[in-house]
Amino acid sequence: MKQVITGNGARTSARERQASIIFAAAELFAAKGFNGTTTREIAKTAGISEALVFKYFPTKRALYAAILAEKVQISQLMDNVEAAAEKRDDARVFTLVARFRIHRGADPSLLRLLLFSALEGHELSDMFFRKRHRVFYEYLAGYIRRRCQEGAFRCLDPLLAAQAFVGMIVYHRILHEIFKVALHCTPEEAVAGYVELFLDGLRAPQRNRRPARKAGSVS
Amino acid sequence: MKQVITGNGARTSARERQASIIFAAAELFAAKGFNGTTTREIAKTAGISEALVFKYFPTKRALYAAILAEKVQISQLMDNVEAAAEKRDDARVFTLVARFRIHRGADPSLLRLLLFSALEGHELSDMFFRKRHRVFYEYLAGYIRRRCQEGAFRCLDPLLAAQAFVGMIVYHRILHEIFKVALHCTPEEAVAGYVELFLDGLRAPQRNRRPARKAGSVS
DNA sequence: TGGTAAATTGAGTGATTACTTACTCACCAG
DNA sequence: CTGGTGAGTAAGTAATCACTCAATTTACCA
Repeated sequence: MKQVITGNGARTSARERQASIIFAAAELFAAKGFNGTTTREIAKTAGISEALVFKYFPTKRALYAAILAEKVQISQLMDNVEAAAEKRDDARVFTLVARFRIHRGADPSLLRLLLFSALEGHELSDMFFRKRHRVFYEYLAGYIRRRCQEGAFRCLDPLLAAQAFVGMIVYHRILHEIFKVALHCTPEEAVAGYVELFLDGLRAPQRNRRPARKAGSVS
Repeated sequence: MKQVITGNGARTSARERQASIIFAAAELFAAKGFNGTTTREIAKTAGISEALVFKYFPTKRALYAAILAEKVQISQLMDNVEAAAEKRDDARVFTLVARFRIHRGADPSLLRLLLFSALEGHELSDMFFRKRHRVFYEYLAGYIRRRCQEGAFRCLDPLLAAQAFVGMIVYHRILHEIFKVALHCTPEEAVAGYVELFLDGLRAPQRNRRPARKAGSVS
């Protein structure tokens, strides 16, 4: 006989309790790091006793590992990107990727958790990074390589180019979320600016060629 | 009570000892963060007793602050950049900046220290970041703005563009130094690739450029 | 040679850490 | 009612933390 999830508020099922501990701990670890967070705080935030934390997770480190493992889940936005990639709509591909990383990957604690775990040298950090992040620029590198072969893109190292694009976007988030730098434009403007810069470069078109576009002509 | 500047140290002069403590502590703080480093470790690394650490620095936090304050010193490479900027040698300006941030700013502990202090929310983190880092892209933004007014650069938000360039470079270092991603090309190649990408963009130059590119609205 | 001041330390301090033990209580089948 | 089970906790544990202090060593000078 399986245990049914309790509807009444009398007591909490093991699964729910585990989830509430993970939720509370993730918030604290993201804010203050592994070493900066105490198990007492976690218990207090989750509204339970410290001993109960250790009932569900044998060590503090195991709890940390459980959080990282849970956060690894990769999203499904790739479908949209796929469609744009099929149509060779370069601007749309990069806009989607950038926009996702700037707002949609909106969980602000995720970036902090990722950086903390990498800095603190947690053994799950590698896996966390590989699944959650590397996917983006390896996919991008594949797309760029294809477009290079089609002659649409300049012959540049595709991995380097992908890294550069993701770098612009991630650094934007780091400035904002870690270093608390005030944004001087909306996220949409930022994304548009990065994509334009990445595709067309900073240098103005040659003088003997008539200027093709002017800023602000978007309806 | 009165502290006189000592010219005659008994064993090791106060100044030297202070410096050696800072050196040892900086290494440890960069490796494991503020909360992850114990004062006993610091003393052991510096080859002295723990009590002596507290003779020179009233608290562990004060020691940390002293390290950050010391690392703020900005370098002098700006002269080279100035010269290139005078000649409007765009490629050289960005190459110098990038190259500096990739090899020359070679102190690997600096990036870790900066990230740790920002994540852990140390009060000196802001100053540390502003003096040591922001300088670069604010200077770059000024250069880009000038070149925009001269018609050499496309009309893009200069601060955004500078941020994008520094982002590519810094992200490169973060990948390498924090996430331990293996480099697949030499630093020189990386710098050259980034600069080319930044100035000319990814899209291949077209025979007869069509002005039809207009990013469709993305949901 | 002995006085002095600074450098240096062994041996602590109370507080806090991650983690454990022994226990209570709610619930349910028989 | 009774006894088993699992949720939950108060009150610990030993270890470690940042930090202190009385005492000792050393360099220098009168």
